[in-house]
Amino acid sequence: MTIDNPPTKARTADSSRRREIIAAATEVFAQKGIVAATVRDIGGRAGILSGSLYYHFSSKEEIIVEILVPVLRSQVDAFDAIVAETGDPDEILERLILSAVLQTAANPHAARILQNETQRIRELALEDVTKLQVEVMLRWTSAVKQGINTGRFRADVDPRMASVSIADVVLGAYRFMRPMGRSSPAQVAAQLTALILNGLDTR
Amino acid sequence: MTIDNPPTKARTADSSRRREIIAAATEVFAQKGIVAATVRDIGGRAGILSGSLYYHFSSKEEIIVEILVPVLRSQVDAFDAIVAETGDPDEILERLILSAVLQTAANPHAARILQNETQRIRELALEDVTKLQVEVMLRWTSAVKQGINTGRFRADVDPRMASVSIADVVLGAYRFMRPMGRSSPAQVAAQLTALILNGLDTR
Amino acid sequence: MTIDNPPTKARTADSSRRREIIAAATEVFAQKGIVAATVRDIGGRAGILSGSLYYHFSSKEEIIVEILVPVLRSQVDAFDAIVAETGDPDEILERLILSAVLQTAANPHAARILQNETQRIRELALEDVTKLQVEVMLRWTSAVKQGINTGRFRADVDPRMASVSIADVVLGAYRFMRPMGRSSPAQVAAQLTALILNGLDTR
Amino acid sequence: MTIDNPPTKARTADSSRRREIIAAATEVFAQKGIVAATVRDIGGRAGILSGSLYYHFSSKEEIIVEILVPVLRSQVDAFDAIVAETGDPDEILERLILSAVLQTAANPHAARILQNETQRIRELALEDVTKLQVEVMLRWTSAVKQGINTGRFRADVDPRMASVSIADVVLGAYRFMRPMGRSSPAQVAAQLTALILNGLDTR
DNA sequence: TATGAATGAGGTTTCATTCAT
DNA sequence: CATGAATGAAACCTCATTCAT
Repeated sequence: MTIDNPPTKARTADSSRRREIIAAATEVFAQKGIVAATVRDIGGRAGILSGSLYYHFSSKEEIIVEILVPVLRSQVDAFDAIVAETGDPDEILERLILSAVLQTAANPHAARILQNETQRIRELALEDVTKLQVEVMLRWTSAVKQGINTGRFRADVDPRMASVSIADVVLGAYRFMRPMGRSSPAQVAAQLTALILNGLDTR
Repeated sequence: MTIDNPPTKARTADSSRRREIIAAATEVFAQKGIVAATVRDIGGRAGILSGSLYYHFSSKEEIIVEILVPVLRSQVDAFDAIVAETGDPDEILERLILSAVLQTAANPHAARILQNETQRIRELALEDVTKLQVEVMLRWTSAVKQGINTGRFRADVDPRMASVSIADVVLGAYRFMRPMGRSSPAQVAAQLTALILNGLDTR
Repeated sequence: MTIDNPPTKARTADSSRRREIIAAATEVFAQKGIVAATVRDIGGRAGILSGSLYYHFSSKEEIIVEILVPVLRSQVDAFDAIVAETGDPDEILERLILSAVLQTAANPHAARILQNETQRIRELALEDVTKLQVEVMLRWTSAVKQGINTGRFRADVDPRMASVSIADVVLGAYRFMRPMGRSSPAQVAAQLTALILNGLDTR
Repeated sequence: MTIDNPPTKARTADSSRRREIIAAATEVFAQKGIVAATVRDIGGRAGILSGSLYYHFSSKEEIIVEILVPVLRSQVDAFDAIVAETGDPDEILERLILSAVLQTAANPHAARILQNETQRIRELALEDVTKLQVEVMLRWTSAVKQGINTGRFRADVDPRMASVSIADVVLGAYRFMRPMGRSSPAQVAAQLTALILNGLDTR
């Protein structure tokens, strides 16, 4: 039961402390999941008491949104740029995959959150995030459909199934890269591309 | 107040009430995630008060284990049977995929739990479950490796990456089947198999 | 951040435990005010841990509403009955005052809450309560206006001012009755009535 | 980092900044109540950050005291002056009421605080304030008693009840004056006086 | 003088679990 | 077997207060 005060002043939306906290929270959410991760955990990793987080953010949810929205937004932008300047469906898909894998490499914790917490994100009604996830998915689907339409991709596969599967696999790529895995992002992207375009079988 | 109490918790390991609760809990865990799902939610869906669950189970964790272990165990068994009676790597993979998809179809909620909650399962140290997940993974990996060794699958892909990706994609298949999706399990399995073995490109 | 569960089951809206808690909370709210009174205070007085309150009520607010609504509702009903069966304005006012004072005597803590916490009630947007407070006030006002219209009450006083003042004074009557004060409810009511109708001056 | 710091808190007891803060706090306390009003609210209204308040005041309580003590002190003084120079009980009461109403008009927010927060003031053990409230009450009571003793006021009314009721009604007068209400302070005072001395009934 | 950041205590609420009936 | 009630730990969040700059 609270008497409504004006929302915690939205601090200079981008102070360095804010960024440090975001970084700490990203790790914690990736490791524990966004439900199980507590604000104490986050504070602990950020070297701050949990209550102090609320000087910088107005809620745990806001932290989550702040983590995921930029990642997704930049992915959408990168995808759009690629599609705009590329013609060949194979090449588009190859470049989308590379772009996504590079982002995953740049922020593996965020990738892990996105892979594991989609359900919770929907439940929590983090609409900004959900909307951007849809945008990303739309771009995968449209790339697949374009390939099918031009005859470059097989017509006998459900485009939704193909694109969802591709998105899944790419989002899980963080598991194969250094330091956790053994390959560089470019190598991982190349392998995934080969797998997706050509399959496991030798010709 | 009698002196001679019958031994408490005479619950047979497999009463029908127990099975009803398992079924209810499976749905709830799939929808809310195992952290966010409360024992009240489970009791509610099972038509029982939450406290009464503890007559049948000793903890929320036990319910989770009881849901997942049989599913994973039967998958391992099915995989082993397939590998034992099949020679050709393509055929092995095809049959593994079909088997997994059929199980997913039989218990889509469990599939959803396995897809979304792996992280939590590890945190909760549900070792029986984790061990079986590893067993499943081992079988995917060994199928892939065998294909590579026999020259049937491409040697230039990291077997771990390929098998993890395959497992991911197959586990997500519940999303494409009726009632949520449009295809039958066999159709979904066929499509996934084609995708995995031959890729998106037309030849 | 909470994932939405169905609201705490509205327990048998009137269990005896519920009534005990209501009684405890009424005292606590009266003594400390509804903001300063904590659910721990309430639990303490009810001989229960604060968390256990939430088995019976879904929030602190619900407790407040449950305390005040019946009191106000019964006052409104009593007022309506009096107005329905009485003609003379003096007698109406006399009987309204008596009725209100008797209720105040029956539940002095609730009266104290109503006297001191009107502001908070409005802030907390306890609309059921606010609405009933308005209803009560309307009845005081209409009694005063009726007296003025019939020429029995002085026409030179602002009816709003008069009725608000009367309501204030009557609501504060709990302070003059036993055990805190020295008089019986009927005596207090009689004195207040005399004061209100005839004033302090001797004739 | 100099060695010779000037003595901390050189704040003059009555800087203009201090007065501005007092004014802001008065409004906030009146609107939200002294428990629900936060130092952030006060800082916000004063155009300052909450932490900065502590340069001017040592605590939230000190602000409250600073608001109420002058108001009460000046009321006591005004009452004493009136009593000293007036003989007739009717006239004394009339002038006390007028004086109180004028003060209420001059600082309606403070009046509102005094009306609504007496309880909290007692809990917070703001003794300076409580003591002055008693002083004010004593003067109402003594005026009433004097009227009774001289036969000017009715002997059949409990003087405590009468004086408490009068004080209540007068303290609530801020609600009837402009801008919230429609009348001037003098008009309100006259009406209240008439009501208190002569009652509602026509003669 | 004021700011920005932090503290730490304490508030409401949730929830797995227990247990007498 | 099930209920109803309670426990107690822990969750998110608020806020008066402090203090280096």
